[in-house]
Amino acid sequence: MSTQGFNIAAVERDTGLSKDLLRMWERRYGFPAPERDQHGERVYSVLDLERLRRIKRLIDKGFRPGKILKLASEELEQLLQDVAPTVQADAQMNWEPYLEHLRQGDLPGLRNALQQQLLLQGLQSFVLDIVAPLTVAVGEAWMRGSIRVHEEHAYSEIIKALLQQAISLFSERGSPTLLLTTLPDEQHGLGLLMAEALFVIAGARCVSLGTRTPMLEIVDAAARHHVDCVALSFSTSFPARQGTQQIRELRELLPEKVEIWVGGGGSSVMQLPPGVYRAFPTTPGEAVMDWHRRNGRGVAD
Amino acid sequence: MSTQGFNIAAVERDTGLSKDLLRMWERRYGFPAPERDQHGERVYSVLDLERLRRIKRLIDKGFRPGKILKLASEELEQLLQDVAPTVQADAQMNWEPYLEHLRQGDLPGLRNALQQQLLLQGLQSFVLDIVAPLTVAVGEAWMRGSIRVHEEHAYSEIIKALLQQAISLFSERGSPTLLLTTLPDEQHGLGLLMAEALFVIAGARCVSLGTRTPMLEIVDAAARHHVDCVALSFSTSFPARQGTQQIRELRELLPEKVEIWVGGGGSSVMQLPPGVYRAFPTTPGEAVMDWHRRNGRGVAD
DNA sequence: GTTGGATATTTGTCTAGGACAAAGCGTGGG
DNA sequence: CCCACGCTTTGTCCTAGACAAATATCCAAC
Repeated sequence: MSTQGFNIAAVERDTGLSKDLLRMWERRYGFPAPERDQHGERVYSVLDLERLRRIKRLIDKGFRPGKILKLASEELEQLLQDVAPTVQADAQMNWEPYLEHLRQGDLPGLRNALQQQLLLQGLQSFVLDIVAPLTVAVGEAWMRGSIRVHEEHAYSEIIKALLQQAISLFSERGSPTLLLTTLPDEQHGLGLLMAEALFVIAGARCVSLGTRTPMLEIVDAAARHHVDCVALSFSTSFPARQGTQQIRELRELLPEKVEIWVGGGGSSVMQLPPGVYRAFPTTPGEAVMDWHRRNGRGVAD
Repeated sequence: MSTQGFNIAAVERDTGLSKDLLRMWERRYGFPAPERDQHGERVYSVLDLERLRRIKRLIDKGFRPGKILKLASEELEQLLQDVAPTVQADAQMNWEPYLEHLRQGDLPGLRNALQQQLLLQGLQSFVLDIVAPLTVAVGEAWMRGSIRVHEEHAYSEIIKALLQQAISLFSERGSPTLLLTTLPDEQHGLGLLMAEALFVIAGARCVSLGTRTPMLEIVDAAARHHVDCVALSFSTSFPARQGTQQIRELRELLPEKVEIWVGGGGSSVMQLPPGVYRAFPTTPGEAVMDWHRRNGRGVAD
């Protein structure tokens, strides 16, 4: 018992940083510098782990390892506080009441509050004006340390249930036909569900494969379901260059007439080849209309 | 374009076999023996990938690497055919009609058929007698090569939507209070949802965190929500010894009065320390009743 | 013939340090 | 002010060795 220790595999799991990278950072920057057990194997502390998570978050935001790996804890903390409050600033909404439900462990309360908002303002506005910014706010609260991982998990589950329920009430017809999924390295499904909600509202027909579909399977599924577009969701922590590369590969593999639509926080920094469009979360309705324009048909198929 | 190649990271992603292990197998058994690019880096073929997936499946079933890594393709195929039909045999149900919907890409049809069954026989029987065996059948069909990965994904999404919808109709009260999640290495959420359905039927109060919750977060969440039990789901591909080990760790970290309930195909081969119970999918109702008995209260809290 | 326990083999994961290409950054010239 | 070039940073791959835990095999005793 006493002080918990983690081996390198556990740290890879919990932080998303590969074993190779952890060892390399240790070699180059001297952090993390874990203890060793009797066999000379690395044993990381809880503190190492927490620090690594913060560092990961900052790197996702664009900082470079060379600069932040050497920082003292307080400087790191300061940086996190400085970087976080992008949502709080521009939005006139105050998300604190929702976050407070989470912190109290009052999940039914949170669920009710959200369900109420859904009914008050309708699905589209609910997704765009509540869920999307609130999800960002939750992420930033986590970054500042005011929300725990399990609370983020609980939040995610509640939103998923709400959205899925709403989506299931829509017709399974419409056009264009979209295949929704994420690439194998992207395991966040919330953005996908938001996209699906916005697209069914806009009259599209959605076939969702959930997260992490291998590239060749996406291609086969696109053919099997005769889809017009493949829609991919990227979270902010998705490495931009890898995304750019994989989108290019997919573009090569898919028939030319099948469009690729990308969206989510991670998609905004990517370079898109021809035949690939940025379609959500901001402009799902327009994306559908544009498609109809490009394909010379009315909204009714 | 031409022939697709995969680097070692892609193979790790798609097969779940670590880079270390892939290199070790190559060293020891001579398979996989990928080409090398101009920098001497491994380039795996589609065939390598498919073969590795089959091998993985057989190892999950209990075969040992030394035996099957040297087999010729036909022998491997034969083994897969022999091992697969466990469900088809004992069940009097014929799952082919459902699988056929999947193969045809007729997802609305599958959804309707399942929804009908749900209404015909009720949620409990639907989960136990349809969803659970059908999920196994889908997995085995995939193993035999008669179902593709993306079809399995689509199946999973449909079931999730159905179950989530059904679950949301139940009260958020009851006893005992359960925390549902999976360990960080288990990413299959279907079993979890089945468990949640069975437990809400049995009158329990469920707090679900979705998949892949870090150990320390489970502990904190258990305290925050004042849960009586932590329920963990394991798929058949979960490595048994790792599961046994991690359950033991969690048992140490949780207060003694908080029980651990485990379930899912992967849990049946695990050794359970005291304070850990096997609770689903077969006996969720009993598990709840046993708890009430152990804790000396009636069903009404 | 079967059961228990000691020994041998198999298997996965860790270690170290080296190499290199791609991305990012900065500097100088047009 | 912007672009092209070169330097630096950074991540991922490589080989090869070690070792412990899991599993299989074998032999003796009942």
